[in-house]
Amino acid sequence: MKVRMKEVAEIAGVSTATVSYVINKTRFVSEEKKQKVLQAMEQLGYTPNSAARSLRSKKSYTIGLIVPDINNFFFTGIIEGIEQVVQSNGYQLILSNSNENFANEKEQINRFNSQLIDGLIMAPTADDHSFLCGTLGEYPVVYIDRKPNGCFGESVLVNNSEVVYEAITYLIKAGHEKIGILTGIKDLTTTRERLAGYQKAFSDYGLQLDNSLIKTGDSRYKSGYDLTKEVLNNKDITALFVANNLMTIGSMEFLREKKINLPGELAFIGFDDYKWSSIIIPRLSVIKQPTAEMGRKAAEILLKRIKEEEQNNYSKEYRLTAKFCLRDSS
Amino acid sequence: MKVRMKEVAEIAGVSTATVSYVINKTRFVSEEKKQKVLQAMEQLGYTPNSAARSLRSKKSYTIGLIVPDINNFFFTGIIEGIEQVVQSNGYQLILSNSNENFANEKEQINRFNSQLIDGLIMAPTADDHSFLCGTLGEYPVVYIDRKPNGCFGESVLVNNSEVVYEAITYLIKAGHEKIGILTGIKDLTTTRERLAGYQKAFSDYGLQLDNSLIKTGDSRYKSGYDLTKEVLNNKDITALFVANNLMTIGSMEFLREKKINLPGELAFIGFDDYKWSSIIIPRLSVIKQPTAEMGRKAAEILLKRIKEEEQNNYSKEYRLTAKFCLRDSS
DNA sequence: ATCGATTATCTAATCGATTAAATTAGCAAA
DNA sequence: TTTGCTAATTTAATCGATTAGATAATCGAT
Repeated sequence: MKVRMKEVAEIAGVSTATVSYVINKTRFVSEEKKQKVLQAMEQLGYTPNSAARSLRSKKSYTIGLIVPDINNFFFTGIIEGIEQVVQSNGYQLILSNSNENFANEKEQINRFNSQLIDGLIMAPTADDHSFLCGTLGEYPVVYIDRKPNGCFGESVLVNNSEVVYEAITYLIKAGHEKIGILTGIKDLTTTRERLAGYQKAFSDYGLQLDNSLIKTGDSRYKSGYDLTKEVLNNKDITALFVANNLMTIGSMEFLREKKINLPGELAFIGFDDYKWSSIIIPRLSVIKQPTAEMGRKAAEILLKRIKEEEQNNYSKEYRLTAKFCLRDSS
Repeated sequence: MKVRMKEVAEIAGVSTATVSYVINKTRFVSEEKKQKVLQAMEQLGYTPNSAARSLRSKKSYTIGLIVPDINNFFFTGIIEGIEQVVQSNGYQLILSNSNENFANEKEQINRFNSQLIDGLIMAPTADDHSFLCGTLGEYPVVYIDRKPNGCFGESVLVNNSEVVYEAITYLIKAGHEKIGILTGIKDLTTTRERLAGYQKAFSDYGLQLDNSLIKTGDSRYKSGYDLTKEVLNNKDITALFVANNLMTIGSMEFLREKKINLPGELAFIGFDDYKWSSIIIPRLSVIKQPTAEMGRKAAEILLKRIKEEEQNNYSKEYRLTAKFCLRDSS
């Protein structure tokens, strides 16, 4: 790539400034010269050097994204939504996987701090993020799925406690009193909110909470399997709610192994939907989050803040609605 | 971010050149000055401006990735592998979704051509890619999953025809003669190779090919559903092989709806594995591709070429081995 | 003491765009 | 014709790093 703006300018018989104005539409250029410039660009196959451009203009037209698990269909749904919006606005997306690991996440943020991105979307890990409040004045940040602990900021979330309340209420009304719940990582806001929905349902319907029916996992497949075994071995529960997607699969694996009949022996509700959930027998009742929409929303908010340089919408929350999909397992 | 190398140099009492040498380890610097520089960087919280850096050095430490479907677990497995390698080598990953659409793909490549990336990994769409041969001298490219039509290049693939041959052979040996096959998008190399494996098995075992048992789809859920209906309605097949992952799910949906008993009424083998496949009843037999490994391999090859500026390994193919996982549906 | 070779550090040009400020051109009014 | 204004275009400084080549420092050999 050796064709620079200078060459284009020479061919078109104008200065580089004029070329720049044509490309960026930043000043009026006479139709005549504009055409010459466009033609010269075409002829030379010119594409602007983005490093030079962003060095000078302080804009990279790139946004960063940090998710805790690139291979989890909940997050890939979000990524898809983000990508749509980012793409169609002429921005690029830099993707990074924190693996739910705080150190990885911090390292990636440090990389981003080299004025590489114009904005950041992240689903923060469970750790304390108070360090962020100070550090990040450089670019706008939008949190997705979870709020960061110890730090303000705009976030795109779902109505976790309400939708879980609805699902648990359904179970209670169906006559269940001993309802187990398996949650994801302890200190995530999603976990707290979902648990709160569960607890509120119990309290609203005058049922006694039994803490031994509440099991905290680590958002991985295996802990879904293990905790299901644990909660079933020790307790005679009649319903089980799993508040995390991979754990839902792990849990199902155990139930399948033990040939436990759903919903006959156990009413089951899982978290997050995928085409698979409805080809399983019985079709799984789940809570379905609007993943692509979440991604789009987050990207739109971020781009708006980038463009308008609108600052300090501290702690504004956008709550999209997740839905309880009643199928055959409960 | 207003702290530049100049400030660091001043505080450390050296020139910017020395700071640069310390950061990049490009020349020997005395231990004494090196410490002063490191300390000054620490003190000021300096992070280098990557735009300036890549403008001057012509390296962005960024690689591009274009996949046809960001939300497909086969590709997210690949992405995960790529991300691991890229991350641990200090590179960034720019992600883009072509949606199996040639125009999108080209547009993204054009963006990349602004000397933004040091290399590219892509799973090309089915269209003719001969335009690439000329255009891309700028940065190395590695193809993944599929080879581009009409263009040379290094690629990381799996042993498609062999593994399909193995699966079909299994069915034949189990006594099946009327075996349906649903494939993904017609002109993909994966589709061609998988179909070739199917055909070779038929020919090796002296069976007559019946072209009406071969249905070509579009790699989407719905075409799996529709084609399954089609092939079952018109033909009395005893076994079905689906050569694409989303189509596998769609196909299963139809079979489930019609309450077709697997493997009793129909022996079934699908493509690509996910935790779900083994909690379905019956557990699904599938062909499992080493997705993360494919991603890692592609990234390693690409980084090697970037670093060594090793050119022109035209058309080298790396074939990783996919495995036929025999479970209960066949 | 002088010279030459080697090593450590610095000076300043450079990468390719953007953009403030200067300049030129064009036109209307006096 | 001259003057004043506006609109179109150009000149040249600038963004923040890298790096070739210049310079200074050190040391051993003669």
